[in-house]
Amino acid sequence: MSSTKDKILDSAERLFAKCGYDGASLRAITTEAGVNLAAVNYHFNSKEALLKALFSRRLTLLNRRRLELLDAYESEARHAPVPLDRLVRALLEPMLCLGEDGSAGGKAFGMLLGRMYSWPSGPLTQVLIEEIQTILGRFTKAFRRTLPALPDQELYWRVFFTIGAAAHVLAGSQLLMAISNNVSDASNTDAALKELTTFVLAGLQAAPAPRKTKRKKAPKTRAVE
Amino acid sequence: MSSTKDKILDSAERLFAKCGYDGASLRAITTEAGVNLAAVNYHFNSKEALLKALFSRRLTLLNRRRLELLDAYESEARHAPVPLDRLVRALLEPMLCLGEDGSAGGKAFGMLLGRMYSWPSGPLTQVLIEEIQTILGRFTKAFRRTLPALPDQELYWRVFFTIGAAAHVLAGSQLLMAISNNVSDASNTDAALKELTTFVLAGLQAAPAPRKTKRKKAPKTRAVE
DNA sequence: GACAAAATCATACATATGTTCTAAACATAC
DNA sequence: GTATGTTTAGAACATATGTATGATTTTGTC
Repeated sequence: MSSTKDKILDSAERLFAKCGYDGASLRAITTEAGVNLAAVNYHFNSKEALLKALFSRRLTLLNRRRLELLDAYESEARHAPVPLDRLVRALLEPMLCLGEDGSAGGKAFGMLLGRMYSWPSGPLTQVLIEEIQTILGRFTKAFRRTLPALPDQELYWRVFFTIGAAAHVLAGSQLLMAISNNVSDASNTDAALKELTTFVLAGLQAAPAPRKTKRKKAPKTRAVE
Repeated sequence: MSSTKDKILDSAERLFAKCGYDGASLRAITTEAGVNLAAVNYHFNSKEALLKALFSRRLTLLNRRRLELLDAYESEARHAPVPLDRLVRALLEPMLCLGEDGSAGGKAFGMLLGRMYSWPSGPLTQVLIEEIQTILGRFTKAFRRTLPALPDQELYWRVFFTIGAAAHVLAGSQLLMAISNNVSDASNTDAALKELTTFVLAGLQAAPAPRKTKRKKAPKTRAVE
């Protein structure tokens, strides 16, 4: 039997993921959780604090797991650079496997996380950035050792794209189903991880983009309206 | 002098992008637009219809531009497969360049589009999917010709990742700045397009993921509480 | 069992929301 | 100028929202 606090967190997770922060009312959350409305302001202090608490609960564990994997791979590699596929796995697997077995994360939280990454100015921005900072130093250092030819600037962009693609998978939009005529399914974690890994591994290893060349203009087509 | 209708559309675009659909009230929108509150329900019929109208206005042009580019590249290639970098450009450039010069899209709309891709159940899902369908047939056909060795399944995934990474750039989260200690800037369209193209070109060209192999388990680390 | 602290409950409050209604202002044609 | 259709204005409506309050129940401890 879970406590009121946890019941609220779980329901909030589900409803925030489904309806967004503003779209999920405290009444909807407490009703689904089967608790009293006032409980949310008693245990947390406000709706916003509830959201932050919810994220802290999961993000801390998520990033701890990432660092554990990185630790394991680094000691596996002795003092040599960690193979790129290991780095990518350490970064992405804990993310994509949110909601699996013992991974300490609800499936709903995965979707929520994916959505919140693209919430430019929400109350979460600070929380997300701070959490990212806790792992970023370690990871960029490792990436730099593995990809010494890649300038820092490009590395940043590529990690950014990697996280973006992963977030897109997590958000689980129906876009993939639309693209594939309903044959692929973004909720298939194993397939997603395999395909995503293949994709970003190649992307990360690409030769650095040409430097000085000015971007070729796209052909001018008839101006529209 | 722009019409009331356009003033509403412009303000709505800005505020939806900034605060989200639920977060932007009609009063905030009409106040910023300098028009009467009731105008929104007069010209559109509801808040939701306003959102849809807003998207149609831009998405139609966006996809038309994509198809124009694809046309140009196809005739450039005669009947040979279109080079991959051309395909990627036709897909991404109109997206990333929203809000530039004559591209018929507000900067705010770019951000809004990026956010809406990860909105699983919003009233827009239908609109987005339908718009995507209008270009997808042409593009997948072209991709298949250029990448004949890539199974359809994988192609779908990779296009999905590509759009996800692009959407992440558009949403313009402050994540990149955090990753790069404020040296990279996602709002630099030229840099973004160049880097993103390099990244996804490599990703799309990667050898197909191994088929039968079962995913190696990640090393078991100490279970966390 | 008595007591105090913690938790739960029903309810009230102030405000914000999308939408509707009616009258006024405006344009356009005869 | 008058009549007609369209657009804008202001106010009102019903409801939904986050939060606060005070009473009531539960829990743990002596």
